This record gives sequence, structure tokens and C-alpha cells, in this order.
Amino acid sequence: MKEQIFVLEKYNSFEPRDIFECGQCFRWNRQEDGSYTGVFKENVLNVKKDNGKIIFKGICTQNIINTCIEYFDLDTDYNKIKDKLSKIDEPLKESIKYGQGIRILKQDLWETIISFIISANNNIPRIKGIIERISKKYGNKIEWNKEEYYTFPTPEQLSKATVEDLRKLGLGFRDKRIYETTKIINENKNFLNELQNEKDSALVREKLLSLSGVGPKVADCIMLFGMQRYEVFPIDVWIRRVMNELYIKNEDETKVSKKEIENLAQNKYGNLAGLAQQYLFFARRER
DNA sequence: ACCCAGGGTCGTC
DNA sequence: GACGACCCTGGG
Repeated sequence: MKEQIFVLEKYNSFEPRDIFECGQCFRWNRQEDGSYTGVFKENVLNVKKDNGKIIFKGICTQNIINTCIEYFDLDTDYNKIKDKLSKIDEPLKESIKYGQGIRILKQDLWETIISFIISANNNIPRIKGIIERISKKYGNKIEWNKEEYYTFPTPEQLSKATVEDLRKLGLGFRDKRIYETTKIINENKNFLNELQNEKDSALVREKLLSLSGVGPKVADCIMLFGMQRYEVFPIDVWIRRVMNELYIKNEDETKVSKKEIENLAQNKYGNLAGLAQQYLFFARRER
């Protein structure tokens, strides 16, 4: 396939570092020149900010412009979102300054499900390593610029892996969870479509929770990063820390109930809670 | 060498 | 509802 290039000159809110390192994705890697290269669907792309322009370059199965508009959600006005959130309170305003270039990617639902099951009680370098090894073993190879890249395997492809195979790739106790969830989704071809088409977020959540390895936190991440449900507020150790530091001020953050954080987020941030979560999370974790 | 934490979930009580 | 176990890895 032929390389394509797309130069984006007019945009609001686009900072590669913020987008790729705010914790929403695991397959984008920083290059020596500060650009990022990643794989999504059957595409390999390099994204570079140069003189205020964003340069997208790589191998796409379809038109690179449409591919980027879709994946980077370029039609959404983040200035409007940030203005709205900044007015809520000072701490959030400060966090947004730190990650002002964040955009929530429209990631593949299936890949997001598997990736966040892997993320449970795990650290980011290891999560990235596991996903890379899974892709290399079960995905398709794409060559570009004399480098080899691998697509994330489809449910069919990943269903070839046994529990033992997965354990060998370093999944640890998550091996069984990935195996079982892959089996369910592979054998029920409508599972993902039905999930996508379900309007009621509560039902979506319920369905996700039925999958092995998907608890409340992972379900929220899947809905936020794989389904554009910006009202959910994933609560992890970092967000618990921030919310306690900023608002609750309990001397022992582990004693703060999830319910209290949930209510606080819902009342303060409403249907943009997920976006607020990203700004807070990123600003706190990078500190 | 040892301990601990890491974008939690699951099984058990 | 609370509590411990759980693969594995990098950092103190």
C-alpha cells in the first residue's frame, strides 16, 4: 500500500504528547524527533507537530484525511468543551492548562475491551508490552519505512490463543479473562454491534460487566475510550487521589468511598465527567 | 535481596 | 459489602 500524507493547519486543541500520553491508548510510541507512531485498525500512522502544523503520514486502508478526522475526532470543538469545563472550578481549570491538547480518540471497541482488561492491576510499560506481543503473534504484519508493524488481532485471530499461549505472552492471571472474553465475543458475532447500538448507558455497562475481567473501572474506560460515552467517570487509584486532594480531603484516601467520588463527579462535571477525568488524571499523574 | 505499587477483578466470607 | 489473592515488572 502507498504512503499518504495529510497536513492539518487549522485546528483547536491538538498536542501529540497530550493525546498519546494521557493514558487512553497503549499503541502509540514516541519517536526520537518527538513525533508519535501508532497502529489502529489496519493503519500505521506517524503524527508530528511541526511549525504549528500537524502532519499525519503513513499507510491507510482508506483516505488518510477521512481516517484522521474520524479517529482523532477532528469535528469536535475542544475549545468549547474546555471553556465549559474551565468555568466549573479552579483546580479543573489548572489541570486543563496542563493537558490542553488532549483529544479523546475514537478507538476500536474490541481492542479497547481487551486492552483495558489487561490494564487491571498493571503498569503502563507492561501493558504496552503485552499488547505489542499479542499483536505481533496474532495480528497482521504491515511494513512501512522498513519497519514492521502489527495490527491488533481480530476476535477470530485472538481466539486461536489458548490460556497457556496467553500466559506465555506475559499476561499473568489475566490469561483466563482474555481467553473467556475473546471466546464470548468471537462466538457471538452480534455482541459488539448490539453494544454499539444500545442507547441506554446503564444497559451497556451491564453488558460489559458480564465479561470476564471487566469490573466497574474497566467498563467505564471501555465506554469512554471505545464508545464515546463522555458522561462516565472511571475511578482508579490516581483519580481517587486527585479527587481526595482537591475536594474531599480525607487523611486516608483509601477510605474514601467510590460512591462519594461518583456523586461528586456527576454533580460537578455532569455529562462531561469523562473528559474532566482525563484532564485531572493526566495532570496529576505527570506531576 | 527485599518490598512495593501498578489505570482492578474475582472468589469467598 | 469488606478482604485477600493474584502474574509479573520496574523502581526504591
